[in-house]
Amino acid sequence: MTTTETATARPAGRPRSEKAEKAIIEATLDLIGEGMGVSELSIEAIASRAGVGKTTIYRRWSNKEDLVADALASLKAPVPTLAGVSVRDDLIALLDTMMREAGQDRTRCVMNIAMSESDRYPRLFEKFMKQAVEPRTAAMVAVLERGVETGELRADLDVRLSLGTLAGAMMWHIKRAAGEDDLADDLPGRIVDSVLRGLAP
Amino acid sequence: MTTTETATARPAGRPRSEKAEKAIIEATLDLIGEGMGVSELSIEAIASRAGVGKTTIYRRWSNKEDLVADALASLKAPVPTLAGVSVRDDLIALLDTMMREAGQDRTRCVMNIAMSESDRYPRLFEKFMKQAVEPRTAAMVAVLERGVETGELRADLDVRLSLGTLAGAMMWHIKRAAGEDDLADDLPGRIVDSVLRGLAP
DNA sequence: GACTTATGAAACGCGACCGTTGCGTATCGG
DNA sequence: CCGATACGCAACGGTCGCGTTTCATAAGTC
Repeated sequence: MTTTETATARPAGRPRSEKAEKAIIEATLDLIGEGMGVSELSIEAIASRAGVGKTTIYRRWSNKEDLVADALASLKAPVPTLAGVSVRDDLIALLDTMMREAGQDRTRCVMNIAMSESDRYPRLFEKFMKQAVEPRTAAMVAVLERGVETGELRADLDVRLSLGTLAGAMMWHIKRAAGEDDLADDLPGRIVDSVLRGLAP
Repeated sequence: MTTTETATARPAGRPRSEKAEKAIIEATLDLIGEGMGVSELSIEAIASRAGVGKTTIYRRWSNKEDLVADALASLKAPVPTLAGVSVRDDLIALLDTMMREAGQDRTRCVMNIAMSESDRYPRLFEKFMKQAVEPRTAAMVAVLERGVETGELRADLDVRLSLGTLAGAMMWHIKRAAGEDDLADDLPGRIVDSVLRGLAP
């Protein structure tokens, strides 16, 4: 009330540096991308990497989990893909995206963290699922359901089960090839064709 | 040469306690089973949990990775299963074993570690693969190959690909259900049937 | 300019583990 | 019994990161 208020009631004094904030989150993702687990991430390392004082970090996040959660949230989910005509092609495109994203250090390490530290940091897991997994599964579910309608897939299809089969198969091969990058470009296509046709007759 | 030598040349002095060794490894697996990552495992915690002096640990293992590697190796791979008559039933049995083992804290946490820290501790990853994964994949490969021979599976089957599909699908659902134990008993059967028949026609 | 808040840097005391050492005791062979 | 080795325990100095504080300075409002 003391002064002219803007719509958002500027709190007076020097405003927080947006640049520092970006640098902090960037540094966090950087370190994660180098293979650090959450427990090995130190605020001091992040501050040093970001060229920032620890004060600046503590002023914004009261604990490490909050910071990492925000860092994960800042990972833009680059929209899975735009779907096309055939169910087969769409599925291949989705798996192909998974494969290429798993090739990036940051994404891969974040996946590792989310997968293996879900017990200790449930909020991170939750955020990761909402942020990264759900959009993609939703896209795949949509493709599968459309396939059922158009008759490209069997009418009695169990969508959740099929989704797990496709995504799980892709993930398995990604994990198997860990380190070596011997993931063939045509792997998504082979997976989709194999799953669509089935192993029998 | 100075004394009567047994076949293994006993080194004289008090022999190392086999019991302490077991206790140390057991404590290590215990802590891992509680969700500790490798980097969070402290020798002091292990010693304390095992009721053992740090000296006793350092006398046997020069670093943490060696200890954990030995601990992993001590996880008995309880022989996947004895196979039966039909390919379908054998596959279900294998997936069912995966599912039930994933329900155990120790196994699950060890899996997490092996999966996510494969970069930082390649020797652990290697040991885990040799110890736990390969026997099971070998069993599944055998089943699949037999199915090709008997005609229960298509002649042009890509065995590695199919294995990844089955195992990956199971793993996916195990991961999805993390925390909640809503894994239906009939899930392995539904996965196998779905994969065998395929999603089409 | 006066006031307020943020910033980077440095230092604080604190606790957790590190890997090592010394101690008194226990357990083996000879 | 003796010498040798292992044992559990406690303590060592050292490092790392914690979360906080102090400081001089920068960047905004009035």
